[in-house]
Amino acid sequence: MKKREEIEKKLGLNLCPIRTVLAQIGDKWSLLVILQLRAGGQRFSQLQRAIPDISQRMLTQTLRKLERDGLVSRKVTPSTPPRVDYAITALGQSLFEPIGAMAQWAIDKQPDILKARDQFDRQH
Amino acid sequence: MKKREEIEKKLGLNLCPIRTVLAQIGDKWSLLVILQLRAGGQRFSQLQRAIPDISQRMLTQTLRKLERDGLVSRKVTPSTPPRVDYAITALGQSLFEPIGAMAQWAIDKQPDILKARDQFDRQH
DNA sequence: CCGCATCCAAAAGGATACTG
DNA sequence: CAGTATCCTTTTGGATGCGG
Repeated sequence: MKKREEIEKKLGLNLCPIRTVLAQIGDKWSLLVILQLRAGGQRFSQLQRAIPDISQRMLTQTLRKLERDGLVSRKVTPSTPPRVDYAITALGQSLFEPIGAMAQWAIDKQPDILKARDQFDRQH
Repeated sequence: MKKREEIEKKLGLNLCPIRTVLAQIGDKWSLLVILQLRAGGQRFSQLQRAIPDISQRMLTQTLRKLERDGLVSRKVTPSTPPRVDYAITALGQSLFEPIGAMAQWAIDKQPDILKARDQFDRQH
């Protein structure tokens, strides 16, 4: 919420790094982009094709944010037409392990979650 | 996004369990509630006091979602005034490990991220 | 005490048109 | 090709009042 973030900014510290981080990669697209870049550096248009239902606007925005956080690098080749290549940085690489654990959990527990959901929905 | 979710619903499968899961715990409050419940089962009002800047509406909503997914249990004691106790289920417990890894990463890498951000902001 | 319903503001995100 | 700018819709969440 606003208040907490404002407090943090004023204090210059982070009351909850977990929240801060999950807020970054937990948004709609960051994770997908990172996982896509895991396959190797790629151009803007390649990413767009690889993630069909992302809008150009959101792809740009997401890449900027990841670049800002130092997770992704951006290399511009000013030719005509221009060419921009994105890649995962070392810092970004370090995310793969914890993300992998989360992903594995998601895959493993999905049946349980879906079952729980079904049961809950039938009772309500 | 809408289209993907609709497709998934029709197909009855999940094209991206990672997204689905992170969408759940990556929202504004779920993680905080889970971590708070880690300290032991608690009443609604206790949770509200423990997480001061959550609104009643959001706490209720978050708890419902977690209950629906089978991560949290809800026990009503119909006294006057009523009493409702929430606790983490076994399934919820299993989240602690991957969450812990993410949290550790967040804590470890936060300095790097903040440095990258600073540098980026100065250049733009 | 718990939580639902309503209303409203803010933020996120999609569609489209335009630029170097 | 790789964006930026604008407009508009959807989603999120806070505030408040009511009910069991």
